[in-house]
Amino acid sequence: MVKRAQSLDAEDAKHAQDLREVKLRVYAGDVIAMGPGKADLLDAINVTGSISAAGRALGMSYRRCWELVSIMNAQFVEPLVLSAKGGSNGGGAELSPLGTDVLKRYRAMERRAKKAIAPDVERMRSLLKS
Amino acid sequence: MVKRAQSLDAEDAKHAQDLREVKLRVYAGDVIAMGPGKADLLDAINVTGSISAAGRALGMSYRRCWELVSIMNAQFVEPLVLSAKGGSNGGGAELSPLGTDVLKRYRAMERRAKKAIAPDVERMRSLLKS
DNA sequence: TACCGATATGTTCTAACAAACATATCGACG
DNA sequence: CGTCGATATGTTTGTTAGAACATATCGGTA
Repeated sequence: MVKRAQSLDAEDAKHAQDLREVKLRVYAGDVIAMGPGKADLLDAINVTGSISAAGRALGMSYRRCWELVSIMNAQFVEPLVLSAKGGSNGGGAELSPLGTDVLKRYRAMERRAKKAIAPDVERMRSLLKS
Repeated sequence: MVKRAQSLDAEDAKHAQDLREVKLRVYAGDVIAMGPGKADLLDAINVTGSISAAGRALGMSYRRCWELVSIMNAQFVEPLVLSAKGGSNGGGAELSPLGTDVLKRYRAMERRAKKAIAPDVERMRSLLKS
């Protein structure tokens, strides 16, 4: 395990666990560059210091987590996740500077978008049954 | 066919066909109340005056379109799509007042969200390869 | 009243996706 | 130098979303 980090800030942690009424996906062409799933994974890796532990925390298979990390690392100009194998506790993973930057920026985007359409969301939900 | 309508306004039509770099989904609990797919379907029904014609226009099976319409009509306090079977040309479908309202509101939400995070999107895309 | 085109719905097939299982590999540490 | 825990992949299985096919139904109109 490389390092142990806390969640980026309290608001992010709160945001990640409350039920999202709006989801935002940023596309690069026709593939998702960043979405709620990948952001949560980055968050979990940042907190746990391990891809496999992040997978357990999110109830996602290690395989799936690793694939997502691999995709993200390949998409961006630099890897978002730095991983190490071997060592006293087998290895570990942590966010690169770019990784923390992208995660923080995505969370900020979520907040801004949510804020911008809050009245509309309220109104639309009032038009729904039950 | 009940009625023939133009797209709600020019900006909506333009918006629907350009490649979206951001997608927005509004959730009611854990089901999608409104997202890009349903909005485009409402738009196509509004333009074509028919569920099946909308399906052809979107390259989607009639079955799928009908299911989506059925789900939306059940979710909202009133149906978004009014449909008629039989008649001189077999039937047709059109948006209810609530349907046009929901569609317009969703498009407005898309615009507002997009605007609110435009600088972030720009920045994030600059961090992507190719 | 028979026809036509669209709604309305059931059934079956297929491809995409994720889960599950299985290993090989690595390297600090005891 | 063998053990351990996590990374890194391959393979198989299962689930599910959607396509594809099939039909029944409706009601103006010719």
